[in-house]
Amino acid sequence: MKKLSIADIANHLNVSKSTVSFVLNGRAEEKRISKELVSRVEKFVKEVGYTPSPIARGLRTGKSNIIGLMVESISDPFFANIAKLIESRAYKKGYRILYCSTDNDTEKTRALIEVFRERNVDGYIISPPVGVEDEINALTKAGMPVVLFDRSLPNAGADSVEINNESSAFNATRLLIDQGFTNIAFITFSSLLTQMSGRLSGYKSAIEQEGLGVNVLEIDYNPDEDSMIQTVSNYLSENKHIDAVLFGAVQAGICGLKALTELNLKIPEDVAVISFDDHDVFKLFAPPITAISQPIEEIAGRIISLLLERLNPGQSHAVSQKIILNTEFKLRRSHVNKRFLRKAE
Amino acid sequence: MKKLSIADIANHLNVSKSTVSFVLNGRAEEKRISKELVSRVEKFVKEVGYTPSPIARGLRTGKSNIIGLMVESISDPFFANIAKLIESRAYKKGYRILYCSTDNDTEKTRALIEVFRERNVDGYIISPPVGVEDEINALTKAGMPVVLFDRSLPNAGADSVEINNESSAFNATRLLIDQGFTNIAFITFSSLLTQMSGRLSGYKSAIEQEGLGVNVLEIDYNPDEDSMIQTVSNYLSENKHIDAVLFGAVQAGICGLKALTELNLKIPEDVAVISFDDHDVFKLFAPPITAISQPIEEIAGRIISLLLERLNPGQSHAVSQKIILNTEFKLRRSHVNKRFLRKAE
DNA sequence: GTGAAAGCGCTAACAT
DNA sequence: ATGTTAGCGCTTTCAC
Repeated sequence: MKKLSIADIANHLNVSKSTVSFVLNGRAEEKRISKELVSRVEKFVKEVGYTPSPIARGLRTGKSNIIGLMVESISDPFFANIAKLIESRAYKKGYRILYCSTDNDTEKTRALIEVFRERNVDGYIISPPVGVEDEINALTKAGMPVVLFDRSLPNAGADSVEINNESSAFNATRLLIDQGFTNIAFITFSSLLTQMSGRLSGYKSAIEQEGLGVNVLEIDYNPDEDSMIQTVSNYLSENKHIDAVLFGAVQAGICGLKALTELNLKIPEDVAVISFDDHDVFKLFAPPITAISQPIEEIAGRIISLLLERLNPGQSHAVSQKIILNTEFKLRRSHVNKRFLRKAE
Repeated sequence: MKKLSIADIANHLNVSKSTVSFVLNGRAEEKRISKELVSRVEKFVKEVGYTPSPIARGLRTGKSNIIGLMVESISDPFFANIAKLIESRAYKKGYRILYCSTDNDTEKTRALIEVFRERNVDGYIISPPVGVEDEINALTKAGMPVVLFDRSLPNAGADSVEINNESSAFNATRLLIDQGFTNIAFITFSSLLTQMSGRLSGYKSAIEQEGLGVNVLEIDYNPDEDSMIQTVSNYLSENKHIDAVLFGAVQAGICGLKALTELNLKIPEDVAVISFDDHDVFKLFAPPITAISQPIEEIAGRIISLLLERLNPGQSHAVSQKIILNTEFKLRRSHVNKRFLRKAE
């Protein structure tokens, strides 16, 4: 059973390919094709279940109905959830997703953008690594819709969706300060990305405003989790004065909890804890961990809205939009000073 | 800066398109094109950074270098991890991933297979919902490489990679029986899929072999997690004789832990727990939860190997291969009977 | 109102 | 050994 082509349809109906094409693309009226012919074509097409080849169409039009989604790592629960939401919204609009993980590797990302470009993807959703602003700018300059998220590239002129990293970290640090902690550490992955530097500087300004000491541990990301746990564990052992920790990312927080468990340190009695991002682990840990929760649904919603806006050549703004969303504290038990513990129950 | 086409290359070099094409496709020798010409072409191609359009090539050859990956839900950590591993292996072989979540929806999956077919994906990796065996068989009959995983379709003639669900559940149940528990429940998502029925029957045979009572709760999957937690919570409240639970899936296990926490039931003193799949939550819970861990890396590795085998038309076996992998117990504290608790420390 | 034909960029059978 | 050419299936300009 060979797949039908538009020529088969045209032959069968004794009309030309172009007529069929016009009908299929909703240009029948514009071309003043008779109602009668239109319905005859539509009926037959439905009857034999013909659908135009997106590949041939893509070759001709340069459009693909595919959106390229590049995340740091699809196995990260944050990105996996975003991906799921984006996919289902995009699917409803007739777009498919071609996706890949960048591993925050600049070269890999460049190659990936090229791959997507060759495939004529219609739009890009990217959580970019550092150093790809030139490629991004080339894309937007060529009129391609691009939405950045989770972090931004200072010199890239693309739409972006981020959270208020700096004030979130500032407020979280304040929360710990207000609980009376004075030796507060910030533990995170080393990274030049804007979301990380924002979190770091939010932490720092809260600390410095209070005249306290800055304690920062930057972990190099390592696929071998045990080695990262060891790093945190060592740091904590060597800095016994630390009485509270703000973790800058969910993976850092999880490593931290594993390190604290290993060291037999009690939360919050020995060390108070707040972590960026929310996760089942934080909800179920004993005690439950106070978290800075990102509005995942809204992030995904904004991303896809921005992209669709650019995809539909209506009133597309030349200027790029930067959207900053607010986080939400999930206040639980892990940040409460033991002096207040009784009261808090 | 217009993108170059093969014609531009040919003109520049004063040769024909086919010559360039042959060189590019490694058929120079076969076509006895002079070494000199070959290197002249290669040099120029590299110089101007020309890469053939995969779309045009796809239209002509019917190949796309794209693998379609359909998982139940990309936001599920199990599938997200598998996806990550598959993607990186596929990427190295020059394949891109087009992916989507089926939500276990039969109709959606059928439509998705059609979408993939239209796009000429070269191979399919699917964790199938029930009821798509006809579509799968049509694919394999047409010579398309298809690898099923996580569950299989009894009447589908495709390669598959699964774990030994039945014996894993059997052994886990035995483990609880050997600890002296006598009212063991099996809590899982309702599903007609083979992996779930396998787990259920493994549980049942262990229970019945011992003459104990069968206690099964099948939760209807619901995106609203709270309602699922409530279901588990109600069940546990109404069946206070239950002293141990085997959870049939990671999400069920997490819901279960939340319900147990809510009910203030101690693990393992009030209720012992074992869950399918491993997860950070299980490692970090107090006490750590005994889990039946799937060999994620090996699963992904086998999937991609099977697919590549079929993709490279070497000695492709007509007969389909069913691979069954073993799980591994992560023995922790949650399944230990309190009578043995002292000893176990 | 409808159709013929060019062409998107590539591959491969067929000539030479 | 290398070139010519006919498509792959579709869209779209232009002619009737």
